[in-house]
Amino acid sequence: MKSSKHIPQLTVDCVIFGFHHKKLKLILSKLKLEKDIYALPGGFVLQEEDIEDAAKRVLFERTGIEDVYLEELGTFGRANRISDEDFQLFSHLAKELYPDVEPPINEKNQKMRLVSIAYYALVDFEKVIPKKIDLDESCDWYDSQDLPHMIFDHREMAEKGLEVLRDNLDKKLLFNNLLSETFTMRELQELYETVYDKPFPANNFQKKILDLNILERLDKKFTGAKSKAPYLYRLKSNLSNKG
Amino acid sequence: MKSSKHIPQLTVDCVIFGFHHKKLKLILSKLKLEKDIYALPGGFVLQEEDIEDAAKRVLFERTGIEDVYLEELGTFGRANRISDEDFQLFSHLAKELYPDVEPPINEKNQKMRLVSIAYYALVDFEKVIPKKIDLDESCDWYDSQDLPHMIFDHREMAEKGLEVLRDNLDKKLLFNNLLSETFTMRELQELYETVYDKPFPANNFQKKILDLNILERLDKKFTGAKSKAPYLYRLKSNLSNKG
DNA sequence: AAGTCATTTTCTAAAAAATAGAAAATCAAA
DNA sequence: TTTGATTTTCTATTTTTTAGAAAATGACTT
Repeated sequence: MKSSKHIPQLTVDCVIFGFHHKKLKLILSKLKLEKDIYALPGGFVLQEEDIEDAAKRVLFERTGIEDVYLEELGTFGRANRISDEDFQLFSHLAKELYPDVEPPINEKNQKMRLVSIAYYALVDFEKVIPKKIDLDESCDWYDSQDLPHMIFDHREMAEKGLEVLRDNLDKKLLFNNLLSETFTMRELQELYETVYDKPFPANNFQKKILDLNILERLDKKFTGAKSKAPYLYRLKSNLSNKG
Repeated sequence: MKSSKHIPQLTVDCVIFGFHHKKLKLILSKLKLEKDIYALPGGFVLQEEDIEDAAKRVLFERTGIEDVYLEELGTFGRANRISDEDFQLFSHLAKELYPDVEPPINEKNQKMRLVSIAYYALVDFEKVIPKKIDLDESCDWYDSQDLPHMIFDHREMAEKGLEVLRDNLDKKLLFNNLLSETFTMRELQELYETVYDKPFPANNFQKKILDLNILERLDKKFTGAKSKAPYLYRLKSNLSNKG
């Protein structure tokens, strides 16, 4: 008998953002299929598990880290969000690899509707090496501005993630989640320039951030560059803002 | 055999806002129970129905109007969001009134987990007379600042609705959805003062709104008051912003 | 050891936006 | 015509944002 410990028609998917080399990246799996098709990390929600905990579980499986900034993006549940073609490809793969998991098929052997709750997560790129699972040929970081062909409505989710990140990065002061523990003003400025896709003049950007009074200034960072060494900063310890 | 045309563990609930007498109100049903317990309008999602369409269906059943501003609030799916007590009360009522609908009970006759997608809607108070359904003893408008005891996590939904409305009313310019077709500057100002719970000086408020250039000025509204009659305004016709 | 150069950081000036204050306009009743 | 409450416009002030200028600095060159 097949196990049915998960909610049959409900899944979670995660848009996991990292910042590296002035690019906003997100984690995608390349699926074990003939065609090149990519997917966001996701999975079913267990019957006794909070939905956010399901997202945290997926996040931990794929990144190895916990205590991550995580926020819901919304529901992706269009009745026809899964095309017949995508369904065939994916369910074939799933049946092979997870014969014990209840497949999303109804009594008449038709494809069953799936509703997915999408989340976005912000992680320190340096701390994460994406891990593949059985379904994946590979799992890696991809430039959010140059996404490959994605299964189901995963591209819409990624775009919604970008939209919400732009809404919240400054308003909710989330930048520390995308940077390493300590960072220079320039690194922070480059994160803003990437997310908002516009230049921020260094003098006024610095003033704006310092006036917030949420950073502590640490030692200088000497790199050997023949120019003035910048200070390192860290978010004041009482202000961390995990999901 | 019981019908199972809906997704077994998925529902929608609607926070329907209206503005009347300087109060922000929302529609609640008083359930046919011994105790006074109230609920947001909601229902199951049909298997072939988009989730937002399910919310629109509920909205139409309860208000008789269509083409309403509607936006998702988020998922309410905590594993224990439905207390045993609330479940007993509600399922007893549902079984009596809807014997043909598949109840949220699993093979072992235990309560089944339900995940609800919450929406908020903005309607013209004057156009809506809340309609009760079989489960309801009554259905009416209630002051959002003075809510009665609500079932499940419906109070959290209502509060989330208020929070998101405050985020969006000005940013997305949603006010026309809560006012009648034409309105005075004072009425608009009072809506803002209610939602943001602070005074807006009339001179600067008027300037701010008129500078947006989204209203057309109509005739004056003569009420018989012995003071200067205010102009009526209407959102420019190309700018309506339903759902 | 002084000069150079790129960059960081601070300081000052200008422009724009938000807020406050004052006055004019107006409607119906006295 | 006057009065009083309210609406509407106009002007002044304050605050915030943006732009410009200059000072500080670290490694290298001369």
